[in-house]
Amino acid sequence: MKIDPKSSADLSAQISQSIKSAIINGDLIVDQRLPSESELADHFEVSRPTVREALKRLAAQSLIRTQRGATGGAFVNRLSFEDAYAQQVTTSTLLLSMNEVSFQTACEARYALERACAPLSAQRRNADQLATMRAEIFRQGQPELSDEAFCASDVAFHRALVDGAANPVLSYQLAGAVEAMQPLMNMITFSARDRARIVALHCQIADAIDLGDGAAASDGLQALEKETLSLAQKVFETRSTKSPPPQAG
Amino acid sequence: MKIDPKSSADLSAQISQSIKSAIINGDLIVDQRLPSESELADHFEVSRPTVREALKRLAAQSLIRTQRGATGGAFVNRLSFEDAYAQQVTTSTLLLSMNEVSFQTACEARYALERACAPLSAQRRNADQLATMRAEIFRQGQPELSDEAFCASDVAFHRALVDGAANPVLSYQLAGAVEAMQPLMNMITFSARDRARIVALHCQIADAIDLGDGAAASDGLQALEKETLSLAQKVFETRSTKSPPPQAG
DNA sequence: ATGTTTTTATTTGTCTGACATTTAAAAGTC
DNA sequence: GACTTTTAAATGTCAGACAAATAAAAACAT
Repeated sequence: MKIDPKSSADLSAQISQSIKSAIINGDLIVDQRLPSESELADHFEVSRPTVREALKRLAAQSLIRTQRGATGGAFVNRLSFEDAYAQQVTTSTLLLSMNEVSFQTACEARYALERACAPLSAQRRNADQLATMRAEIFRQGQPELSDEAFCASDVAFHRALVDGAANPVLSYQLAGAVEAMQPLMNMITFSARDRARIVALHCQIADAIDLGDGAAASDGLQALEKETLSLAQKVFETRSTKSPPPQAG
Repeated sequence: MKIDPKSSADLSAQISQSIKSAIINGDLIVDQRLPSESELADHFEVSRPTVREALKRLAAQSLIRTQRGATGGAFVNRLSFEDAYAQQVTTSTLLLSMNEVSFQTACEARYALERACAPLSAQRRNADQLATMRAEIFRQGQPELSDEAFCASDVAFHRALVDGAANPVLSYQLAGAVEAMQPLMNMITFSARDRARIVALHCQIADAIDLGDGAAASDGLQALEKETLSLAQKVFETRSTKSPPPQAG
């Protein structure tokens, strides 16, 4: 584990990269303790604050955890699905909000991926998952529900659909696609009629899952994508002719 | 932007979280300059090193970039697809290597997601994409190719397939699923006959894309998944009866 | 001998103050 | 006006110190 003294990059960046590589290629294994900050400082021939900056970079990526005290130190962290999931949602959300991705592009990606889950989800459906889907559908039928809460329930419904595939890798990969759309959806105003159509499609999908019919669930998702797109188009047309660019909140 | 003095968490973690939230909910916009380190230190009532640790945490997530000099400082960074892509590959790779995910689970997720791209990719196919796919197929036919290079070419082939969907969000979401499998694939030894079967399926898929037949491409992927799984199963059976647990490298 | 308390050593967390380096703008010079 | 020099502001780095947490070791009491 060494750093290049001629490199122009920050020392802390070089050090964190060096340790990161060691973790990735297995030189440092899960729960292994790194040398203390002072030892690292000696090893890399830098000061302790510089080492600390490097370690904080790694901590920000959940690659290490630190513990104070006599037997404390920095330990290689087992990256959990939970941590990765949260990172994925944040990254995807920022990616969409910072890069002028069209609603259509994001929507297409999301539904393409969800349809990929449908057959597995239908095949492995379980009572919990179906109960969640039904509960969210019921919630979505309540007329007093705010648009924002309606969107949140929509996300919960789709998450249940995805998690039903009982494949944690799949759930993780889809986390971003499903949740990052929420801010975009929040820009839409759902009329009672809009909601009714969406709820009907949700029912159709839940029924298909219930019957173990993946193809039918996939068809339902396709219809839902079309519905969502047309709703969004209506909103953006109105916005572009009547008012300044959309502002979230 | 404030922090809780009663919290037990690290000050630098609190500060980075506070700034991160400000970025996510739009209080800080892309390319906006943050206050200088000294000003932030005054604002949060901490020392400059603590502020710096917080900023390094953000830099590690590509949320800010820093610039030295008179008009320098920390700026909110536009998260690029490229950056997000790299993050996604690293995270997915570590997730698989640290969590005893079965080959089958990872494989299932990967091919399910790839099949989701097939129809779009077939519909929007272009000369570049097809040329890449054909070139990788040719490379895979060279007998002197090492197993590792064969796997790398395999990844390149699949990336071309995914990128053919011409949806950057989709490409980003699939980056992890496709590339994180490579270390797992590298544990497999491909006989000449194995390679021939895989190349044949790659041809079948490329032809289907060429013809704009998404369903056929999807079928090809399904066959390839089955082939890959049976290969892997063969390897793991041999390993478990004849030798100690697999060790990469 | 055993259980409890105290001490001690180690490690991370934080602060202060300083200097080096980079960079763009301002001031000076021809 | 064009070029050079100076200056100021910002990040990057360092050194040394103290605070706080924590577990092990030592001391003590029973």
